[in-house]
Amino acid sequence: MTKAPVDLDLSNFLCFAVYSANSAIGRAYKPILDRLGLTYPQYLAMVCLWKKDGQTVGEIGEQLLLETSTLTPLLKRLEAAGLVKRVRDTQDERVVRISLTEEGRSLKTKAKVVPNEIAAIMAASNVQIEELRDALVALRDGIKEQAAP
Amino acid sequence: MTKAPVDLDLSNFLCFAVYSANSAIGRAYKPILDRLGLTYPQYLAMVCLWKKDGQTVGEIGEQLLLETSTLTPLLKRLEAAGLVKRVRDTQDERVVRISLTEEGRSLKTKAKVVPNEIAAIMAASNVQIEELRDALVALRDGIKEQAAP
DNA sequence: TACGATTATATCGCATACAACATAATCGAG
DNA sequence: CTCGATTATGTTGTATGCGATATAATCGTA
Repeated sequence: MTKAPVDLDLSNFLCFAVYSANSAIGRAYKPILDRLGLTYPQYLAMVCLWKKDGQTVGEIGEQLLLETSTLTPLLKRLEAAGLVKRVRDTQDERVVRISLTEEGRSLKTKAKVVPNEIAAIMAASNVQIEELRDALVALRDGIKEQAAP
Repeated sequence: MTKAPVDLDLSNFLCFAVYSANSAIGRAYKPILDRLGLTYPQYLAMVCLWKKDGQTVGEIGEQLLLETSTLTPLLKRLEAAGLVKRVRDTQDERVVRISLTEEGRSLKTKAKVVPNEIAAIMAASNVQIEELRDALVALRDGIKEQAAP
């Protein structure tokens, strides 16, 4: 009953559309984030921390949907760059809390322009951004639900 | 005139929606592609070759939007797995042509079910797949155009 | 035809990403 | 209170991804 795809062709694949759009976005961010000395995932982590300082590794991972095996090295690089501090929680020694340094906090000011610059690049495509975003989130969460059980 | 975002919040970011949807799709593909012994980018490369055998490294990279620095090691791993052969073109020694082995060709049969399995997972999200795909392609190509000049 | 420019691929270094495993701290049932 | 289970983070190995650079082959022009 379900119509099988006529052919194995990349241009028909939603997955490839997402994959390649993600790459394109990453490339668009690069020159902008280079000025902040951040990679794209590092920027996402900083956005988390600017929103709420002192979060645990696990809390950040939950929001970014990243494993600790990805996050720990990333956060260590942010620490090496002097933007954050990683401190064991005194109440629960298993937990590591990430707090912004003065330099990390002040970077927020410089980063304020980033969304506007990106928005300008996106705008050129004449795509309804909010609609697209909501569809992607629905897709993502729909997939995640299947993986959960 | 342009409305600045009220707040730096990941849930407002189209980029994060694309980024996380891509991750979710990758995770959905994993158990399916594991049965073929392929990673997701390797699968994309094989799709290219099933479509048209004997393509050059550059041609494959153009379709997948990947640099040779990514593709060469990937193709070497496919060769190590016995799925493809990498042969210098005799006409132009700079060019390397990728041709399917018998094993690589026969894998196409097993791979035929992959799009249907993925489609079933996607379908649960109630998202209009074609619409979403076209919007993403428009976004991607809109971004790429800016980077070109 | 000689030789600088271009082209196609490869290599290296760095930064994700994740699965599998390791470790240390905390929790909880008896 | 004790010890197995759980939790939070870290480590290791493998596979992308890309920029910068290298190398070899081909092209183009004087």
